[in-house]
Formats: sequence, structure tokens, C-alpha cells
Amino acid sequence: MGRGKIEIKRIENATNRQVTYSKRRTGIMKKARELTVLCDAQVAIIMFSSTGKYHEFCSPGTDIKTIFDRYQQAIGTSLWNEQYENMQRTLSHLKDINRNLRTEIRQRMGEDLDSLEFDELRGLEQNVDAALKEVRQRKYHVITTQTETYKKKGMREDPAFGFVDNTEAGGGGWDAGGSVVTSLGGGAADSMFSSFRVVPSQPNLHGMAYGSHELRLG
Amino acid sequence: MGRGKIEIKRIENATNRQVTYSKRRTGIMKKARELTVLCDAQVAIIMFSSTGKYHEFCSPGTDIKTIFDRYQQAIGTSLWNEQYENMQRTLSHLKDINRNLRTEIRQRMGEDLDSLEFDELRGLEQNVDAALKEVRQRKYHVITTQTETYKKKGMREDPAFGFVDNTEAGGGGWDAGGSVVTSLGGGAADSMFSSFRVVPSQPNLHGMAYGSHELRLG
DNA sequence: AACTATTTATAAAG
DNA sequence: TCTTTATAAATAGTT
Repeated sequence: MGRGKIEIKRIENATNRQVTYSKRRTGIMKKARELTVLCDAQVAIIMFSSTGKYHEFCSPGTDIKTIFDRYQQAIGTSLWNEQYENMQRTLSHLKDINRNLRTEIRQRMGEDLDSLEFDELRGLEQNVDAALKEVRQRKYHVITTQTETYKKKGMREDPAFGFVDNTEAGGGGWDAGGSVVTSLGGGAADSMFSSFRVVPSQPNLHGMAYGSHELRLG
Repeated sequence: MGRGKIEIKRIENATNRQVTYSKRRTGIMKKARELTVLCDAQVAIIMFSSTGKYHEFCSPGTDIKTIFDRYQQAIGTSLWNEQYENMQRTLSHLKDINRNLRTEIRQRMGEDLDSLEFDELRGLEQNVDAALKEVRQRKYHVITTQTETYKKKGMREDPAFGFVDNTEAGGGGWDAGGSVVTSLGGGAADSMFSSFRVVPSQPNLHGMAYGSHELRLG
């Protein structure tokens, strides 16, 4: 429809191509709008020109997201399912791990021991016993060092503590700062942390009140 | 363009509407195809008729998902950002919790104590000490019960163990079965589990080899 | 961007 | 739904 018939193949002249794109784009958008009104349909169009410019059309009364969600429903499978499901798998995997970690902590606190076999109990006992020795040793070391430090006043770092392993657990792609404070999923998970006070500047156990567990153990 | 001019407003006759929809839809799709070829453009179209039937067009050499990802990039903000970012927040939150749980476990094992203040060490010591007593008590209980059971042969559940708290940590929306086996994010996280053998049928600490920690504590 | 000869789309009819 | 056909609409080439 024009002064001459044209072959449907790429227009080599860039200017012509751009002009034709503009004209025909307008035409399509108009057609889409008409279709929407005449036939009570919903239409979503997205276009990218060869120069990278984008244009969109969407029937009034809805939006692109809605139409695409509906489309995904229609074809039965989310286009973004793969990424989404990957995250979901990662999430539930992390939850499983966390649940196990919590269980281990509880058991290391002397709780929830019912499910353990005798051999496991014996292993746990030995392990906790060894840990207790380590903690005591460290406590004595600290108190000794402190005393010496107070004596000398020459505040210098103890060489024995130079190698602190800062290896992180995560390592994935979604790192975020911040400390663990709020609840997640509500429920028993939180009770685990109810006795802890996390000090933001020192994300480890600083400020965690071990002593408060005495209430439970009492 | 037809035998008579028509007003652009909803066609009330349902049959006419459907016919017009069909014709014009075909027209738009053809135009889109031509635009794609002539102008080297990328076009994605999704339509829903008033009867709910859907039709799509997508430039060859690409697909709807690609065009929409590109579109989202173009407008600068993901249409599905909210859900996505929620998951990401949840993920990093879980990772934070996970890291803290691991740290607590290591400290309960007598490792990584350097960062603890004296008061924290004292609290930890008391807590581990109390835990040790609990574990020993439970161990003796088990060994006693076992002995009695062997004597009586009257295999019946011990009433004292009837109330096992099965409250779960998760409770969110993305539950999934499966046990914790594979790595997550690689790195130091895995070493935590290297000494555990998770028994799928019993997702807690059954089969976890506490004894193997002796290697570390040497 | 505007013009216009011509092609194309399509409304109505069969 | 498919074809026909008269007519409206779109647009290629031009200015």
C-alpha cells in the first residue's frame, strides 16, 4: 500500500528502515488499540527497533505485568520458572540446613536428646566434654592475658591470636550485610534467638547471653 | 476499510465481534511479522480475546521471555521485582542466620573462641557445663532404660519420652522435603557438614558422628 | 513531517 | 468459517 509494492525483506537503507519502522509501528499500535475497543480484547505489545529503542502498547484497564502473568497462566508454565525454582530450592535447602543446625545446637545444650541413640549420646558427651575443656582453657588464657596486659600497660596484640579464620559460610551471589535480628517465618525458629542479643558491629557471638540459658536448664 | 466505515467502539453482536477479532488479529500479526523483517525489529505481542482465547506473536530469533527481560531492563525496573527481592531478602536473611548458627556451634565445640569476651566465655562455659550434665544424665537414663527393657522384654514406649517437640523452624511458604546433603554456595559452609552423615528417614541428628570431632579437637 | 498514488486490510455479503 | 468484493485505511515513495 503505497506508491509501489515492496518486497518483505530487510530494508538496507538505514534511514528508510527507521522511517518505515516508525510509520508501521504507529500503524500496528493503532490497530491494536482498535482491536482492543472493537473486540473487547486485551493486547500487550513490546517492540524494539534495530536501533534499540523500545515502544509498548497495552490495552487500557490492564498492564503489561497482568497480561503476562495471565499469559503465563494460559501456557501453564512460568517463563521465569527456572530462576524462580532455583531460588526456591536454595531457600528450602537453607531452611533444612538451618533446622539441622538448630537441632544440633539444642542437643549441644542438652535439649531434645530423646531422638539420639546411645552411641550418639556418647559421642555428644565426649564432644561437649572436650569443648568444655577448650572453653575453660581459653577462659584461663584470657584472664591470664588480661592480667598481664593490665600489669604491662603496653597494649599489644597477642601473637597467638593473629590467625583468626574469617572464612564465611555463604559465598553465593546474594550477599547482604546486616545482622540477624528479625524473625523469619515466625514460630519455633525465633525462640532460638530469643535469648541472644546480636551486636551489629560484631556479627558473631558477641553479646549472646549464654548465661540466660540457665533458665532453661534450671 | 471495508464495504462501509465503522465506528471504533465495542461491537455488540458477539458473532461479529469474534469475526472481526479473528480478522484483525491476523492483520496485526502479519503487520508485526512484516515489521520484524523489514525493519530488523523485535516484536512480542500477546492478545486475549473477550472469550479468553490467547494468541501470541514473537519475532523469530528470539522469544517472549527474552523480549520481556529486555523490556524490563529498558524501563529500568523489574515488573516482578517485589516477589524477587522478597526472596532475595529472605535468602540473605537465612544465610545470616545460618552463619550465626554455625558460629555458635563452632564456639560450643570450643573453636573460634578468640572473638569472645571474658564474660561471654564464662557464660559459654557454664552453658556447656550444664549441657554436659544433661547429656550424661540422658545417657545414663538410656542405658538404664535399655537394660530394663532387655530384662522385661515388654517393649513399650517410655512415657517420659512422649512429648517430643516437633515444632518446625520454617513455617514460610516454600516448604520442600528432602534432607540436607549437598553443598550450598560451596566454601567453608560445607566443611561444617563434612563430619555429619544425615540419615534421610530421620532428619535430625541421627547418624551424625559427634565422635568424629575428636579429630579436630585432637 | 506532509502529500498522494497505490497497495493492503477488511466490513459486509454470500 | 472461507470467499468475494467494494471500500476504507495504511503506507512507499516523493517533496
